[in-house]
Amino acid sequence: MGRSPCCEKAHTNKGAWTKDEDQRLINYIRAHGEGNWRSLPKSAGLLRCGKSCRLRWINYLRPDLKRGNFSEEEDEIIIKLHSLLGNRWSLIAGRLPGRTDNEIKNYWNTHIKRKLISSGVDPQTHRPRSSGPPSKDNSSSAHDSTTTEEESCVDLELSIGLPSHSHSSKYMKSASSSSAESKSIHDFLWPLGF
DNA sequence: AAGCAACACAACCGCGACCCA
DNA sequence: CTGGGTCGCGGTTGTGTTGCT
Repeated sequence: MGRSPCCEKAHTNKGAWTKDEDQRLINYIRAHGEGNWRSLPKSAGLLRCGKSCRLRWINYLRPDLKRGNFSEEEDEIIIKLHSLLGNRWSLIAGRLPGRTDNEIKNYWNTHIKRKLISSGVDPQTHRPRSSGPPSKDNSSSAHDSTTTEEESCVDLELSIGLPSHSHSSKYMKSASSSSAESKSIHDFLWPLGF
């Protein structure tokens, strides 16, 4: 449909940010606050697309970011939240102060996913992986009589009306921006300490 | 020491939702 | 009500780093 590009690509830098660009962005946001990303680059004297500025600020420059390795506790929280929320990284990030959705997404894809797979757990369903090819009917997956934590999470998820994460991730966008659902998730997670 | 592969993470892209004239 | 502009999100890619042979 010819959606107009978010910025004039011919006049924008791409790739890694320089220290000077970082500093300009920090200075500008300190002075004027976040928001209006579209016009920010011009106002701040940056040859960057607004989206790029927003991403850089949120994922790297924000003063409240907690850099460094994820703790074991954070690992567990991410796994639990992922089992409940699926790939809604922004919601998961909202439960981990100082962490960003991008950071969590990367961490999930590079560390946790592998960790779960190596321990025999399907990272998408959080259920034990069967040795054969993945079947569509995962009710038949190898379950013993013990109730796993993942299982109880899924039960809880169903009980609070969250959509199954086997659905397309696209639905999540509306869900993540739905304040009503966010609230219900919040209400659900809060007592659990999230 | 050099070459290669695997890993880690920053950044980009495209899409859908939201907002407002 | 509608359409354009903007924002935010998740998926994906690109590149630097580290480890291994």
